[in-house]
Amino acid sequence: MASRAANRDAGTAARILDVAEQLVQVRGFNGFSYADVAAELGITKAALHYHFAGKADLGEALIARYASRFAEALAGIDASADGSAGAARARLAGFADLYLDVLRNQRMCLCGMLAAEYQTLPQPMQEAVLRFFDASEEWLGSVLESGRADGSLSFAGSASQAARMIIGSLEGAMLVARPYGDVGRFQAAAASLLAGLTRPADAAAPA
Amino acid sequence: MASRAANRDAGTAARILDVAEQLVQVRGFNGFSYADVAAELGITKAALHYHFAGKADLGEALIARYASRFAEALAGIDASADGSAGAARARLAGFADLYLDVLRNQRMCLCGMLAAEYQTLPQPMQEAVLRFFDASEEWLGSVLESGRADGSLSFAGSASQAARMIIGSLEGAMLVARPYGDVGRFQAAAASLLAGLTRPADAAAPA
DNA sequence: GTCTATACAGCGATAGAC
DNA sequence: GTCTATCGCTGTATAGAC
Repeated sequence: MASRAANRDAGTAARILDVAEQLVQVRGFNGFSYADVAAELGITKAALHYHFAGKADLGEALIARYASRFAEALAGIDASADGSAGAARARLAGFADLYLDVLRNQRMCLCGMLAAEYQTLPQPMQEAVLRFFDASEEWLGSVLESGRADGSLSFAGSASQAARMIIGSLEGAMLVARPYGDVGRFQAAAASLLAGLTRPADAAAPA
Repeated sequence: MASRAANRDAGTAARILDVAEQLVQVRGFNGFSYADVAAELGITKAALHYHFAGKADLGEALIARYASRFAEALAGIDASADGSAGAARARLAGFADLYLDVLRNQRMCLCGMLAAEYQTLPQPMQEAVLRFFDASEEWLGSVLESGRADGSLSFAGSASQAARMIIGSLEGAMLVARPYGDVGRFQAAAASLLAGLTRPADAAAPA
C-alpha cells in the first residue's frame, strides 16, 4: 500500500485528495481554495478541474475516501483485538487512538471540521458527513454492547446512545486541544472518558 | 435590559454584532461576509466598516462580547445556586444548560466554531478564543473542586483536568448534534456525562 | 492530462459626497 | 452615520490550445 504521507507515486487525483484533505482538516472547507491545492502540487487550477469538476465534487470525494479509510481502520481494530478477553476495551482504546493519530498531525477530524461548517456545505456533502457519524456510531455501539455483555464495560442507557456520547466527546476533545497545540489535553480527556466506562458500575463513586 | 433576540432599539454597532454573531455561529467566520451582515440590517458594507474597520476587528469584538456575556451567565449560576446543599451539581447542570440554549437556537458555541477555524484566524482572535476556554475551565474547575470537597461530586484526576474534559465533551456534543438537528442528542450526551460525575444519591445526601 | 487565458462573481476595504 | 462608487484581489469555473 502506498505511503499516505508522501504519495509521490500516486495518481494525480489521489495527490489532489491528499493535499485537499490536509487543507480541509487544518483550515476547513471554506478556508482553502483550488489555488492552494494547485500551488502545493505545482500544477494549475485548470488541471484540478479536470479531475474534480467542482469544489463540491472534490468535497464528496474527500469524505468518501476518508470514511473508507476509517472503516478499514475499524476493521483492523476488530482483527487485532479479536476474541481476546478484554477485546471490547482494547477496541475502545483503538478507536480513541484513531482520533489521537489525526490530532498528532495537527489536524481536526475531517468530518468533525465539516460538522462545524455543516450549514454551508452542499447537500451531498452534508449527507455524507452524517453517514460517517452513523457508521462510527454503529461500530462503536457494537463494541460497547459486547463489552457490556462480557462484563468488561459498564455504562448507562443504550449502547448506541453511549456511542454517540463517546464520539461527540472525542470530537470535542480534538476541537479544543488543537488550538492549544497540546496533544496531552486530548489524551487526558480520552483517558478519563474511557475510564468512566471501564470501571464497575457499582463502584461509580469510589471513596 | 434590551432583548437580545430582536434588539431593535440597540445601537447599530450592537445590531451588527448580533447579526454577525449569529452568522459566525451558524456558518463560521470564513462562511459569512460583510455583505451578508449589511443585507440583513438593510445598510451598506461601507457603514459596517465605519463601526468595525476590518473583519478581524469585528471578530475580536464578537469574542469579547460573547465571553463577557458568558461570564455574566456563570455569575448568574453562582448567584442562583449559592450555598445550597447540591450547589456544585446544580452549577454543573447550569453550565451544560448554557450550551443547550445555544444549540436550541441552532447555533454552535461561538468559540467552538472558531476553534475549528483556528488556524485561519488573525492572531488576536486566536488568543481571545483560548482565553475564553481558559476562563470556562477556571470557573468549572472551581465548581468541581467544591463539589468534590463537599462530597457531591466524584472524579479522577485534577479538577481542572476534569473541567477540560467536560468542556470538550459539551463542545463536541454540540458539534455533532447540530448537523442532525437533534437537540435530544446533546441532552442525552450531557446527561450521561454529568451522571458520571455525580455520586449515588445516598452518598450525596444533604448534610 | 496539463497548459494559457479569461470570464465573472464575490470578497474586504477605501474615498469622498451628503 | 450612512451613502454611492470603485478599487484590487481572490474565488470558482470554463474554453480551447497543446
